[in-house]
Amino acid sequence: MPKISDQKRESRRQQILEAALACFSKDGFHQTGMADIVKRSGLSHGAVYLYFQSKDDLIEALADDRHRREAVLNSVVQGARDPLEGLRALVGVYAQWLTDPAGEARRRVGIHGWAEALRNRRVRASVVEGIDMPRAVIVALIERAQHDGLFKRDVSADAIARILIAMFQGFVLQKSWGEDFDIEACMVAVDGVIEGFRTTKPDVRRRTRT
Amino acid sequence: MPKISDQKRESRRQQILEAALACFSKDGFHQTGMADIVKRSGLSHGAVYLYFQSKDDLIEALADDRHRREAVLNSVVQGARDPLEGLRALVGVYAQWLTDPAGEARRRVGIHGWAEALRNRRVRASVVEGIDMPRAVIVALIERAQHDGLFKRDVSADAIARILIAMFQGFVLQKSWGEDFDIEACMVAVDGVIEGFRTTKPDVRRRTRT
Amino acid sequence: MPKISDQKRESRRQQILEAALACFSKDGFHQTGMADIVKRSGLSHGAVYLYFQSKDDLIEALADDRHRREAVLNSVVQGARDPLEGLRALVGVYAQWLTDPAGEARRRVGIHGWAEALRNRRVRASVVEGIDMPRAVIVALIERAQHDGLFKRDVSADAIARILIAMFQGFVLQKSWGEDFDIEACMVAVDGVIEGFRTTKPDVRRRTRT
Amino acid sequence: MPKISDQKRESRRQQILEAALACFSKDGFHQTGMADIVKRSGLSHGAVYLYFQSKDDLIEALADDRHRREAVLNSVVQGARDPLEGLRALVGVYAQWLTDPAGEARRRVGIHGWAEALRNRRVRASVVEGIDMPRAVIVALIERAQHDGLFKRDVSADAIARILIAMFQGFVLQKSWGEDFDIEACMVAVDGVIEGFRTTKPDVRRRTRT
DNA sequence: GATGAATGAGTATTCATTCAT
DNA sequence: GATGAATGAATACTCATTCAT
Repeated sequence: MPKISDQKRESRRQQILEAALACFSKDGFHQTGMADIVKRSGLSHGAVYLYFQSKDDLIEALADDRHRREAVLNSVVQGARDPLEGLRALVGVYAQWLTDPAGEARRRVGIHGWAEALRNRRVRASVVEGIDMPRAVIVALIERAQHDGLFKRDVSADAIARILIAMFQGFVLQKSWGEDFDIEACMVAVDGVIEGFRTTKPDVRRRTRT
Repeated sequence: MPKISDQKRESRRQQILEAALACFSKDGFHQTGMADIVKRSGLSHGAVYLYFQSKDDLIEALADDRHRREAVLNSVVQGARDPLEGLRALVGVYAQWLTDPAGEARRRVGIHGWAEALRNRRVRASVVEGIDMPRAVIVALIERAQHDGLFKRDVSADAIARILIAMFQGFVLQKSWGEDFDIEACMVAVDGVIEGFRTTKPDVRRRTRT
Repeated sequence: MPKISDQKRESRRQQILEAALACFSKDGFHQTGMADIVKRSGLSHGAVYLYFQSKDDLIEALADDRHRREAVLNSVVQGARDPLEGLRALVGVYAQWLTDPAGEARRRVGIHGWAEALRNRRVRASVVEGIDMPRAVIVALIERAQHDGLFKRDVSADAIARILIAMFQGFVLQKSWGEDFDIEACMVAVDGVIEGFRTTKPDVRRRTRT
Repeated sequence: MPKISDQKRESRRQQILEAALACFSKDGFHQTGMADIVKRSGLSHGAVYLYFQSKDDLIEALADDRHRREAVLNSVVQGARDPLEGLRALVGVYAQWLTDPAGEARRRVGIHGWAEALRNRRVRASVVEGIDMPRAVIVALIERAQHDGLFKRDVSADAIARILIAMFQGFVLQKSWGEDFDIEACMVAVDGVIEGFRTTKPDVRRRTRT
């Protein structure tokens, strides 16, 4: 029976998504024609529409894809022993995601998605969720850190979370445009920021715990 | 033929730019038709093309407009007595720009511009300059602060500048999508970040304060 | 390979024709997709093409089907004792066909077929034959009636036949569109029409016979 | 000012409608491409869409056009002295319309419209109105004739009206398909039909009643 | 200067048909 | 025999831009 196997089907789907990703990354959603995607995918017009209902569906599928991948990144905190370690792990993972050359197309499409989110409800929902997820994780970490006396209590955990996220968003932008964006240096600065939110007397606290 | 006065001419230009801003803010560059802009401007197709060569020209003009307005914001540092005061003034000005309800359209168009900058050289140049300008200002301030012993020296001034800019970029995004983005709290956190980069030696600080 | 039995084969064919009839009745030939027919038939695309070479083939098969069914209607005259009785039987049979709720789809498809006959030779041939057949029957009846002095001789038998057929065609149209088409009353009027073509003076007829 | 004159505008509109009529007459609504109409009209795609919102709009405009023309036909009854004269005038006018070689395209499109009326509400409304109008006219004439003792009273005026209309609908069909449709003869038969509905001799009637 | 009618290449999407399995 | 995934030409419609008036 010519009913294609689920594996084959999924593979075709990915083939199309990859083609779309490449095209969208290059030209943006609205300057990319379906013909571009079709050509790049190596399939036919009809085949693409067999897997995705419309161009918008394709855009939304990529948004969801991104969302799903980011969810994985956030899970890195699970293995952390203490809040600070978790925070650093999270920052590290995102830093790596930011640096990965293979992720460039995804980052660029992400930016187009940020713009698209202003118009497209579905995309916005996906993007906002993609922020709320790490935000919740960070807030939990910081609140625990504040409770443990590791972090200053005069700044809201939510604001810190938003700031950290904002920084990475800005990094994505600057890196995607710029030729000379020094991530290493910026990550040092990010560590500095986190450090800045810590309580200043380490010795006192350590003692407290012991 | 009655050659139009320069004043009238400039007024017409603004009229079109405002119409374009409103349309682009609502639908993005590529989902906005020239017909929308023409209708909103109250002029005719021909008239619009009398002032702008093409739709792209219009997009680029808005990018330049944005760039010009931001240049003004940066100049606030000029009046500052010391680096820290300058930095705070700058942050304050950008915070205000971020909060101004009248600027919402401009912020939204700005985001579309960030995406467009990935494709369009001219737009990218304008956007990058719009970052390099405040970056240079911030770097100058911080280097002076570091030299004066007010700021830690273990983080590069450029990285700090980029971080501050990135934060504001992220804020623009989060605010433009979000319904419950608490700017006040975030600005407190930003102050915290700046504070974190200052030198911690009590004696030094005490002296400065006194 | 298990060659399907002729019975099964014919049953499948009918299954497809019924699905096509339902779809065409609802949406017309050109607004109905093969996918609609496939779905409604419960078979697969391939299976449908195993029984019919193309969509046009399907349309033509339905036209022929209609033609065959109408041929049966016309045979009702065979059992008639005299021309007038035959004519009334024919009118009665067509009236019943017109009224039958189960035949609505067929009547609607018939109308689409009338339009299609303007373009499609095969369909036109089938439709025209579907007219010529009852026409020949009616002409025969009327000529006999005229010869027997039962019908006026000043109107050509062929014209009367065409008129009667035309009336039923119009009825199909009006009934298929209309909400308040009173067939009973119209059939009374049809009887009146036939009555109007009969010779009125009994003595005249007697003379003819003698 | 390049705002086109109403006359020019109407002329363009007609130009397109004529092209559409010719194309639809040849191939039917759904087998005619906009490209065909565009080419035949001698205008551009954009121009056609400047005058008609969509292909459906074009179809509906033609339906309305037909409706309007038929309304004119019906008005011949106005000048009639007595009901019978009116009826004959009406039949004559429709017979002429049926015969006119220049009207062939319109008749063919009319048939396509009858099929389309099964699906398209707007078209159906136009078609039904196109029937109800002459029907009302005929009913009025016949009721007056019946009241004046010129027509038999045993058949409903509405049924007679429907029969007459049905006959012409059938004629349009038969003529549009057929090569040897003798209209002259049929019109004689139509006269016969009308004659059949007349009271034969005033005295006879009285007797019948008694 | 100003208008808006006209252009026509470009767009996303559909669908009758085929054929590898 | 039967399946349904795949094809790709065809479709209706749009829109940035021009230019006769």
